[in-house]
Amino acid sequence: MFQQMCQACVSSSHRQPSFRALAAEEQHLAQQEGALMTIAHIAPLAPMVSKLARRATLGVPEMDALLSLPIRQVSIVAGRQFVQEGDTSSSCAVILSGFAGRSKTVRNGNRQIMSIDMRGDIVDLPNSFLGYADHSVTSLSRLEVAEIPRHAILAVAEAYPAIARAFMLDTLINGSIFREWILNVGQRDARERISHLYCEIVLRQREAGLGLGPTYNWPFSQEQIGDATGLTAVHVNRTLQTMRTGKHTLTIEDWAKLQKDGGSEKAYLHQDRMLAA
Amino acid sequence: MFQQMCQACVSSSHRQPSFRALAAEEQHLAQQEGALMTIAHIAPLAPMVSKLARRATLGVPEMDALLSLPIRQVSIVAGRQFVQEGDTSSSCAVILSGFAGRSKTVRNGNRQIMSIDMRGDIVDLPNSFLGYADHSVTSLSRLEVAEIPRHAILAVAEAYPAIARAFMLDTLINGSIFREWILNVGQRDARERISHLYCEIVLRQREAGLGLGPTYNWPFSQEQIGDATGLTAVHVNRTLQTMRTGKHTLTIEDWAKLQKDGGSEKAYLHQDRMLAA
DNA sequence: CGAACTTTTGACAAGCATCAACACGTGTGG
DNA sequence: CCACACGTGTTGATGCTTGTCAAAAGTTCG
Repeated sequence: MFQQMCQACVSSSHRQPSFRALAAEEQHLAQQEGALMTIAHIAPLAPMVSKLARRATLGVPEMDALLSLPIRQVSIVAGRQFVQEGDTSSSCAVILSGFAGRSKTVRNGNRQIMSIDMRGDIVDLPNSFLGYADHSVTSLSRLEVAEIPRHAILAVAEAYPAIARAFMLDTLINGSIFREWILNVGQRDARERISHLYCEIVLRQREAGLGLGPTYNWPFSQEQIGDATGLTAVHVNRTLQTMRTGKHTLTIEDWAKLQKDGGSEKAYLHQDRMLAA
Repeated sequence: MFQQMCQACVSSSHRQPSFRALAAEEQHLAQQEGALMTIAHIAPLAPMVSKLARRATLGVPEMDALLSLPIRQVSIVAGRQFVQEGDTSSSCAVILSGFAGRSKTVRNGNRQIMSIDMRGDIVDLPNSFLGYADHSVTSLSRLEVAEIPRHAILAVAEAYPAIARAFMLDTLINGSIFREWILNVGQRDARERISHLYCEIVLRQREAGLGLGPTYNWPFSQEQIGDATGLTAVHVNRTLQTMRTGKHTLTIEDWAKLQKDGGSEKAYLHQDRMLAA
């Protein structure tokens, strides 16, 4: 199974699922998974709520408050920068489907992607609380988001301490992921960086209930992978080729190694943790 | 003044203030600054409180609750890893003086420093809330910390919503700094990385009330700078030399550039922001 | 069918790592 | 008090990893 996944990661673009295929797959998934997914079609924020409920214990009133937040649902084409660095944001985007990335740009025009967010992720939580966007947000694929007015997010956190705690833990876990990315671009070579990125995206999709068995979405271009790993698209291409030929099978070793990193599988994702108060 | 600071940054080790000199300087500072610093000698947590009060509005009861947290004051020699990746921490360290760094180690033994903390910083807030240390913490210089029992930190956050909000904002701002570090190691060259690190440390010392006019502490070895910037100590050395000779005066340009980054000076540090609720 | 994007390939240059050695200052124990 | 180990900064030689520039081939979609 690991082999399969790594295969998928490094396979040539020709075998990548197109966006259309992905949409069909999600449809299929929705029919299979039952309850939660069915609710998701009625209550778009259900994936966000279930994610927050994994962070801290939420009662029925808290879940109701979150599910009944006012939203405006919007579609965004791939490659659109829909939050600009420097904005004083008045709304907070929650991802319903697709992938978004936080990014910053340096003098010479180079871009660094600092995180990748997917279904259920609250992409603008920092911006909403700090009142100032210190980074941009870009759609990495076709994207469906629910926009929540900033004041409503702040109000629900103020009214329900349990929700505030869930936000806090979510923010802390995001911080942990950022630290891991610093390690990734700071100390690992190209092959390791790409493998690591791939493992993270797979594990987080699994946590979010995305993907179908050993099949996961991987709609990222080599340029996007480069932006996320601090490499050029050309070098990503060449690295993926050596990974495909199997000359260096480090990917799979990496996976096993990363699984037991810190005694638990990918401890930095904190997927198995709740507030042990 | 900028020139002076950059001078200090790149100056050879022989002209660096020794730890003893630093201690004397801090003493001197304490005598000059009056009120807050005087309190700090009685109430060790005062710098932490004043930092949190810059994040969110705290009333007198909140400040009292924070100042009367139970602490155990300990000294740590430089280079000691006093929190281990994987620990289930039972206490939370607050820095009273000196510098600490969060770090992780990769397979080949290389280390990445992911943040540098100084007086007033709550270095174990993530560990305390998540109950699991996803990273190690190392003393980068001689260090004085106040250890607070984990349950006490959690209790005070639970009892006072304003304190919880201050913790939340502090965590969000730390997240912003992590993102900037991803950009730093991912997209900038050696000279820019070091300059950026230097500017950040100076600005944060200024915010923390450390440093004396245009003079700031810089007790970091070239190896530590390398660990924080994703470079080797040898390359840091060579880069500092070219900066010293003035062949490339990019440092000062950087400073000016970074000052107006995002319309405000070093926006990612969020030094001028409070919860605009 | 053509425009725009993505992947692929090649030649070449540059930045940075590696390894090894030496200089210098500091602290420490015999 | 000196000898010595140790940490830190410095220098040199060398090579690999990655970036840059340019162009061609394949893919998607209007």
